Amino acid sequence: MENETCRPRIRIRIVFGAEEMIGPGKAELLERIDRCGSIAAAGREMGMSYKRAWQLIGTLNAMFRAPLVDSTRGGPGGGGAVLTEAGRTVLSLYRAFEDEAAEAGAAQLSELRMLLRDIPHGK
Amino acid sequence: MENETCRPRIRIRIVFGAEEMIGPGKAELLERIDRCGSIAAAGREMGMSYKRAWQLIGTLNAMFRAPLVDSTRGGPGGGGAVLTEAGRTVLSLYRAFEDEAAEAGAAQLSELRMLLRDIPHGK
DNA sequence: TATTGATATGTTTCTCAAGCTATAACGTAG
DNA sequence: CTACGTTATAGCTTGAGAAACATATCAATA
Repeated sequence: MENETCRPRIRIRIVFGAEEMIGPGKAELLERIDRCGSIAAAGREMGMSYKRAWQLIGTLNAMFRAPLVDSTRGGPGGGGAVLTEAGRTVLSLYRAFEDEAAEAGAAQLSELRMLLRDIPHGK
Repeated sequence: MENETCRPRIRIRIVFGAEEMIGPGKAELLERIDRCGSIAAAGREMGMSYKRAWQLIGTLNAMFRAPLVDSTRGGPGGGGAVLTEAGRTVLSLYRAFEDEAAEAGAAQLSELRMLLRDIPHGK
């Protein structure tokens, strides 16, 4: 029930247009779909309603030239969803962006932490 | 009435704790308070209710060791608010973080834009 | 080929929190 | 001492998201 937002973390959202954007939520969802093989299971893991997960994937698939998630109904196990190559590429690019940004701004982040009233415990 | 979220923009939110965070909204608010000399006027400029602006400033003042905004009521003009030195420092650090991050991730951002269905017009 | 089992897709309803509007308190100037 | 523009607070409303439910889909398999 608790989010793991304890240590200072950077949340980056890339906004392309009015509706087109990608942020931490969609990235994590893609990651979990890749691991679970199912939109429903990935959403459950994140404490997210299935509808919401499904909608997020819908917008992602609509905003990129090629869909990021390929879902199949029926079949062995009743159905499932997998990350396409485009999906893997987008996720990897987003994670790379996050890492580069965090590294580039480490100095400022450190200075900001100094100014906090209660310095986050640990690291 | 329209947001200027047309060209691909990066929105960075730095999360320190459960409630402690700073992002584009609070940064812009601080900036405008510095220019306007009033929480109310700054909020109006952003199309934000006074209560919301006041709450945001309240959380900011509470999360840092020293308040970022100093407000007085009554007085000439009815009152006002100014940015403290700490406020100016925090704002500057946040902006610097933004710039560093955007520069560091320019390559990934460019690749992501290529994959979009309808490439954002301009630039 | 009819059944089954697991999921995807879509709809409706409800709740709760974010945000807006309205009100009080304040203090200087005229 | 009244008026004004602001800070500070209280009450209320709207809307986004969750929960629940209903239906569609399709491979295996018996």
